[in-house]
Amino acid sequence: MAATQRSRIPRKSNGASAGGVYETLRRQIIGLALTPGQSLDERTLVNEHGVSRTPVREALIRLAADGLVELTPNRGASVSSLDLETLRSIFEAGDFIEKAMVRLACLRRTESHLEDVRRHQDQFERDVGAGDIATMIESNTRFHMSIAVASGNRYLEDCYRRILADHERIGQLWYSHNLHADDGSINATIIEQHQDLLAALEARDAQRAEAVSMAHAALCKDGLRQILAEGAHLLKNIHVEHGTFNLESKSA
Amino acid sequence: MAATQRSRIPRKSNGASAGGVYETLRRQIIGLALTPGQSLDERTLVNEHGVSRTPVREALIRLAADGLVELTPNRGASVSSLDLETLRSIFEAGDFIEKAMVRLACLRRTESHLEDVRRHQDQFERDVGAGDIATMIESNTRFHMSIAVASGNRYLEDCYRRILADHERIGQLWYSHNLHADDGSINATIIEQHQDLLAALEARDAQRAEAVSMAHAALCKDGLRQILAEGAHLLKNIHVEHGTFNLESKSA
DNA sequence: TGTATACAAATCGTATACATTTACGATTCA
DNA sequence: TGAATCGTAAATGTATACGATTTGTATACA
Repeated sequence: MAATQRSRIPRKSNGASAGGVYETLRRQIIGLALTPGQSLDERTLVNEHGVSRTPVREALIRLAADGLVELTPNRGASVSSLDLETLRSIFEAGDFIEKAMVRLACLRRTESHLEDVRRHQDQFERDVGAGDIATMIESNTRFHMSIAVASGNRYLEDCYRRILADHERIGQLWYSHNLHADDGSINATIIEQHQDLLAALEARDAQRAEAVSMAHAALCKDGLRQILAEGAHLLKNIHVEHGTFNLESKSA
Repeated sequence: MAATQRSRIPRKSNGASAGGVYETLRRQIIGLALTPGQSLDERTLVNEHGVSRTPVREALIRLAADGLVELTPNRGASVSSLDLETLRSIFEAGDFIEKAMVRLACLRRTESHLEDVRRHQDQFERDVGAGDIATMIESNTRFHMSIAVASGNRYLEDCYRRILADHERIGQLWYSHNLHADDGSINATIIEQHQDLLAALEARDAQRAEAVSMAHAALCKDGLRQILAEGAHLLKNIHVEHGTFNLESKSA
């Protein structure tokens, strides 16, 4: 039924189509519902989202700018692959940018900023308690973004947003495998580190904030290293040439 | 003549329209041919570039992602304004990213990278000799981008590209005013700093590379401060609320 | 005379039709 | 039988038509 409604035009409010497709695709890519490397042809997306090609193309262009999609001229789009080179770049750049960011946040944070950070941390702790992975990852991102905002540098904020997008993909991957195996101590550590970071921000202690951030990043790197050590069976959606993956880390 | 060729369809090779509009607009924005804040309505762009709205919109979306254009829903596009907040953010973030970049470049640069950097430096010196401002600024950007490539981190490379875009706008502004007043000593200093940076890369001396980069950035900040001190008569295309513009700098 | 409302023009967002390029398979010739 | 070439189909890039939103102006009313 409802097979050939070709003539019917489903009117939607202006701007909802493009934004909707963008948000949906972004969430699917970040949540690994769309696997890295997977091709995204416009025809399929048009059918799935029930909109025309124009907003689909707009969404793809924006996602390409975010680094989440790769566009090849005359040959369509595909979800950007998480190759080792990219992972190394992301973690490496992330370290530098995060250090800069928390230092600035210590200098510039207002009480209002701190309230936001606290609120997001509370939400994160609740979501960890609830146990839904996707929600946890989202609220973790929001916590870190609230610190980025406190840094008072829109440019670093944009850079960091992109880093977090890839961190979400990695986190999703890690949790989806280790949920059963882990006793929750990792989550406890993460919450503790977040609290430390918040305390450093409150005290305007830049040095401590940096140190906590780097420990936090190290934990994330360890998670990734663990995934890589497990081998290919859960990396089917990440293109890895096993070999030289060298993430320096301060923990473990 | 050739006034009403409405029926003629000027076939262009695929993908040339969108890319062409993007490149042209990008160059015009960076070169300050389009002044910050200026509105960009699609109708005008369509007429000027002789293409349809689709590639124009695509170009605008990409430029918005680059931070060169601001899109307001249902209210069109405009060249992003160079307000003080943005300038501060750019210089601040630029310092952090440039430090990270040159340090990595010292670690990873190959002979091939060094050749590229040398070649761009030679070109830059020739262009300074020739005296065409737009060309000078372009080759200066290429010099710095070749170092970004040598850092071996595509992510930092992307961040840095965006910073350089705004540096080009500032440089354009500075040169267009100070060409007559300056005796060329600034250019000599810039060339010298470039050579120092290259030498540091060759020696893999990260500390020195960092120091030179910061001196280089300080020079740029001084240039901007000089513009700001001059007052509004040459800042007609930059939206500045005179007041708190605090760029810390090591030189001068 | 000032303000509010309604209408009109302009502009943006979306859908669709057309042009061009690429990919794949069938046919042909060696 | 294999390889090369051409034709057809599918997918991308571009142009245009249509619908929705915003803005400016004119008019009515207090």
